[in-house]
Amino acid sequence: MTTRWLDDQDLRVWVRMVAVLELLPAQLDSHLRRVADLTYFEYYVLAMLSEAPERSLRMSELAVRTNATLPRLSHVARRLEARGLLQRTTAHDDRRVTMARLTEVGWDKVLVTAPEHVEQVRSLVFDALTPEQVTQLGEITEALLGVLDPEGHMSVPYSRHALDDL
Amino acid sequence: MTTRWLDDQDLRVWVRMVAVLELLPAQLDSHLRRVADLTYFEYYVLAMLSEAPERSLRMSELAVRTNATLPRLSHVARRLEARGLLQRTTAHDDRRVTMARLTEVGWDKVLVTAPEHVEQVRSLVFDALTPEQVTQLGEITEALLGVLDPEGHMSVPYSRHALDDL
DNA sequence: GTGTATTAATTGATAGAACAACTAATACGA
DNA sequence: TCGTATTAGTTGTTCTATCAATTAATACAC
Repeated sequence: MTTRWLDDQDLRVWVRMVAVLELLPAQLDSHLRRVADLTYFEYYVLAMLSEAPERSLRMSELAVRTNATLPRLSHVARRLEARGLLQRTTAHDDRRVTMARLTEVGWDKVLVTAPEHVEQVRSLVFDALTPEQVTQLGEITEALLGVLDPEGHMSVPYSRHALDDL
Repeated sequence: MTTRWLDDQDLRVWVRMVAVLELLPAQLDSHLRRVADLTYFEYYVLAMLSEAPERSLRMSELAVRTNATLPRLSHVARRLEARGLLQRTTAHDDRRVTMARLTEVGWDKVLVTAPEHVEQVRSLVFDALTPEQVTQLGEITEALLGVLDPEGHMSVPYSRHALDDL
């Protein structure tokens, strides 16, 4: 098997990309833990619900949109429910289905947390880039998602409201 | 506190960026687990050592380069040592210091795994981008690291050898 | 209709990550 | 040179993630 190595330029780009993949989520996660006592994933779950009609989604759909397995989501939902941030109810028409709905407390949590999170995103990402670079980043991420997520599962709530976009 | 929201374009870019941050590491991790029985982080540790002089680094330096805390690295090093992939020895001049060194088996592991990993990186990332986009991605990641890692800790082995670049 | 297959979600067990507490060795100040 | 502070790592505990097994409800074939 002959290996196609990365050429020198690709290599330098990749080293930096790896660093970004490591550092950016870590810093967002750490910020959310500090200001909201939420993991990045927990915040993401709440944010997805907050964008959905009735602030409610069935577990399996929520799992798809957060790229989580159902077991993982189920555990997280149990903890969030214990904290009063969301509520689970069985669907009437199909009693296998569980609907997860944001409570008022959960909604307030998103309302308070989202601005701080957005500010963090802005200062870590958008403030560091020129408008051209933002455009380029949009095209690059689009191209990458063509490979990583051809079905587009993670881009469903594409930009409904401006509130809790991540 | 007045919130500066993201405008519509930034928002769409960010949604996709979030998806990439979630999916790309997950797919690289899952690939490495399958082909090498290594987590992404474990592979990264071995790769960093493989680039270092004597294939050896002190634990604290290795921690900086992998963006890990010392406790985390210590646990991982214990497991890798148990698998015979690296060896830890106390330094003579300062006996507080532990040197982690890649064993022959560990080196072979990197030699076998790196090409498969690089192929995965190529197919998930570089094959999806035009040469211009790769250049742009290089500039963008550089700008981001100016904020995320101003000290440049994670870019130390900048492109010494072409082997085990990630 | 009854039995089987499929779907939706939860539960339980094991492995990994994060944080705090601890140990051991060196540096340093009076 | 004695005591304290600092540095380098490890260990232990708790929380989260992952995978397998299980439960429960619906769909479907005969």
